[in-house]
Parts: sequence; C-alpha cells; structure tokens
Amino acid sequence: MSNYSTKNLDRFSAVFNALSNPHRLQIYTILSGCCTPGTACNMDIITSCCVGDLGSELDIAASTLSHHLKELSHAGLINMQRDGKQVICSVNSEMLNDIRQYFQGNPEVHHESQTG
Amino acid sequence: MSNYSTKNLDRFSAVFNALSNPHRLQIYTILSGCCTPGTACNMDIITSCCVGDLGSELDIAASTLSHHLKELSHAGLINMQRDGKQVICSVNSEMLNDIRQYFQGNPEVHHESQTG
DNA sequence: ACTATAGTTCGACATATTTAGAACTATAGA
DNA sequence: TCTATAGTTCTAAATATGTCGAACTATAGT
Repeated sequence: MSNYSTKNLDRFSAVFNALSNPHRLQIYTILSGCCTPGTACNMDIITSCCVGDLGSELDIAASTLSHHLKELSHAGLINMQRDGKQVICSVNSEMLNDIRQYFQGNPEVHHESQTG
Repeated sequence: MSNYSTKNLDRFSAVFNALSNPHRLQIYTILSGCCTPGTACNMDIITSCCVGDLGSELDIAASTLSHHLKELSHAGLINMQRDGKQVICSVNSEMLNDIRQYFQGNPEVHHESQTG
C-alpha cells in the first residue's frame, strides 16, 4: 500500500497490539460498558472504573494489571486520571472513533489525515 | 466484565493480535482497498490481490509473507483460495462486520451470540 | 509522624513472536 | 517428463511479551 501512511500503520498496529491480549481486551470491554463513549466516565452514576475495581474482575497480580493499563493508555485507547487515592480509567473516545473509521474504510483515516 | 463471554474475548483478541503486526495490518489494509468488502475480490477489475502482488509491496521474505497470511486467515480476517498457480486473498466480510459491531458496542457481539 | 489504602516500578523468568533461508509442494506449459 | 513460476513448511535465532513478587511512591486519615 503506497498511499497508506507508515505513521497510521504504526499507530493502528500499536492499538491492535494493545487489544491483542485477552486481559487487556477484557479491561477495554469493561471500560466500554461502564463509561458511555463520548462522555467522561461519570462516577456519580457508575462506580466501577478505578484500577482496583478492574483488578477484582481479572484475577491477575496488581503489577500485571498496572502494566496492562499502561499499555492501553500508551496506545491511546484509554485515559487515566488520579482522583484522591484512586486512579480512574475511561475509554478515549477519539481513538475509538478513529478505529471505527478505520473499519469503515474512511479515507480520512486510511490516507494520511495529517491533522496533528 | 462478567457477562462478556470468554469465547468472544479469545476470538477478538486473536483478531486484534493478527492486526497487531505492521506487516499484517498493511496486508489487511491493502486487501480492504483492493477488494470491496462484501464482494469476492473481483479479478476482472482489480489484479492485485494474489500473494505475489502483496509481496511486491512489503519487502519481506516470501516465507514471512506466507506466515503472516496464515495468521490473518487463521484469525478469520481473510479468505484464501487457489486459482491456478496463484492464491487469491480477500477480506472476510463477516469478520469485518463482527469487528464493526464490537466497536459499536453491539450487544450481539458483546454478550455471547451463540449462533455458530 | 505513623498507618492504611491504592497503585506503580523493578527485576527476573518463561513463553510467544518475527524473521529469513533452505527445502519443499502445486500448478501450468513446452 | 522437464522446467519455470507461485507459494508453503521447516528450522533456527533474535527479540518481544506476560507474568509475578518485592520494593517502591502517592494520598488520606489519625
């Protein structure tokens, strides 16, 4: 593919790499469900998006969970923000839209959109 | 996520794993472009979906390309069919639709659809 | 300052992935 | 059958990934 930028290729392959691990995909799926994409995870309504709550669903070591969250965050798939003692995780809706566009075959995403 | 089936988790993580390598993502992107999803790759119109043509765009060893195609095929992302000396590759549109539904948050995909 | 809770970083190890070259199979044509 | 073309399988090596436990940092309450 000559008119598909290497930049996008690397960006999306990193995204899919982040989702390629069952634990990370599970985390992302949980976050997709608890936080309506497009809205910041509203903790007044739903209270299950902090790291500890994710951990209680996954049965892996805390250090492993932390590592996976860093991967998802680094790929741009999720946002993490400290709130007191807790760290709140939520889906990055901009990246979710980019992914949707990729699979829709949208030229904005497929052919170098150079907006950044 | 307790109501998200492990089956789907494994299936989709395998799909994303297949797309997590830049070369494989490039292959998939080329195939998405040359073959309109939903139609079998129409070789009367477009002539760039055989293994060799993919290889000429990637600059990797033939054995490596073959390995990557097997991964994509095994994950259900592409179809491969022999036509004489050549092997024609095309996007599996059913899987593409499943992926689209996953990112749309469609419950059919998220919560165990047991149709197979 | 001390303690408890929440999460991260570091170090190590087992396993998986990517890659290429050599040898192989499959098809078509002379 | 012999040859050329198209692609695959096998083997091996370098690199990346997933995982945990121990030690660490950050915040809040006493």
